[in-house]
Amino acid sequence: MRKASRLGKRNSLSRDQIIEAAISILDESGKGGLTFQALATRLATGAGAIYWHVENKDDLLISACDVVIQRTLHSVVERPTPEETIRAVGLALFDCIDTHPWMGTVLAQTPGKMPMVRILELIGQQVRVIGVVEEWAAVSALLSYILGVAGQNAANAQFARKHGLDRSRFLGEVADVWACLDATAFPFVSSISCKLAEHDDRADFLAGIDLLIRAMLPVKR
Amino acid sequence: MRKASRLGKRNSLSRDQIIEAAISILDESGKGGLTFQALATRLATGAGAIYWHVENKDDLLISACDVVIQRTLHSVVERPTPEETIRAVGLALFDCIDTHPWMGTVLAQTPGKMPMVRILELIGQQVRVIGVVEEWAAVSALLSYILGVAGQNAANAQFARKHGLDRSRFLGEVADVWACLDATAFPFVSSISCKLAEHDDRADFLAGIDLLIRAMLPVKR
DNA sequence: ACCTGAACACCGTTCAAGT
DNA sequence: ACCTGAACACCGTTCAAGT
Repeated sequence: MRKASRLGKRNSLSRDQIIEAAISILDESGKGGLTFQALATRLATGAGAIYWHVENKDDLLISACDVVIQRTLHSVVERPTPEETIRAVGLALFDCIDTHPWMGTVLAQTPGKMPMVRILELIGQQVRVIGVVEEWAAVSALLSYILGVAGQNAANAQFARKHGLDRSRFLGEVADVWACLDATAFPFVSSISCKLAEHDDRADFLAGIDLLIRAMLPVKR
Repeated sequence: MRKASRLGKRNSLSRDQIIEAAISILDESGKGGLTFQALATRLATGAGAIYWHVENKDDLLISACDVVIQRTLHSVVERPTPEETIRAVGLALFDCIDTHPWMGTVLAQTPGKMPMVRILELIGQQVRVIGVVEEWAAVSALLSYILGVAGQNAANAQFARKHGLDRSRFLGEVADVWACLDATAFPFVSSISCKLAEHDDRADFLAGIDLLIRAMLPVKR
């Protein structure tokens, strides 16, 4: 009943199709929702078929992550100064992981793999343009910071989803717990618990990036 | 055959015993090695018994993490200046996660829970002593950076273990892959691939901490 | 070359039954 | 109150058999 066109193989499974379907499922139902069974059902095929195009689940996750990272980084336009470009890259990544929380875990757990290499490359190029003396220290600090924030944010989102809360309700619950801590043992945390709900993760993130950029520039003035 | 002493319940299972056994298993065989079955065998009991003392696996992981974090932070002695104390806390955490790689994942994925609160508290207190203007920005940047680096390092260690490599062999393999990248598309990454094997994660980490601390201090001189 | 789908090994969690 | 261990649901991966 099937017609396989000569060069298109239009009806058969392709690696790209699989990855695209995986991204959809991950976006819809998180990392826990991506199952070979669910994927097979969506692709109208058997679970085993996927293994012909993909090595295993790790391979699939990394590839899905890489596709999204490529698109995200590609959308960042170069700014007048390298500092501003770094900010733009950071913000793009922040927003990207905010809308695809599953990427936080994947990115943080696949050291040296392509998605991370792309980020490293872009930041490294900009830092090199600035001409920082301790180049590697600056680049690795920026990368770690970005991945750290992204991971935290993703964890928040995933936890909130798991328990059926939205972001502000979730922060509210954390603030409540923190407010109940012993103020003698935890003076700092209990003092900021009330400010937790109203703070802006995105602004905080940018402030951190600026802190790091400022620190690596030669002392001005 | 068993004697249960009146107040000790010496022979019965306790939550602390379970957590301690879990830490041992995690240290020996990583996150993948911690199974309710393995845990039950080590404790000479049934898998179901553990659920009487522990809510679920997440609860167990967080508690295990918290115990180790508590010990680690407790071992840090206060230094003459808050800057030095922050460095000491950072280093202690770095070394801690280096020897207990499983903690990287747990810490990064349990936002607002006790282990993170303890770290936040300690850093927050020191930053408050310094009297930084943008207090929260500084604290959250430090925390994210520390968790980010720790997570990366843990991921390295876990990946290396999974594939039966030691650290330097693992870095060597990553360097090889990076060196094969197209130098036109990835000029930065391929240029640093040769330096990858010889760099010192711990020193890089400290450099990043110093960068952040320097940035939050008022401009000197 | 590529797909099917049953089978396997494994794992977190539950629960009726015990003490 | 606390433990036992079989049972359940689920999931990644494999593989003999198909086309």
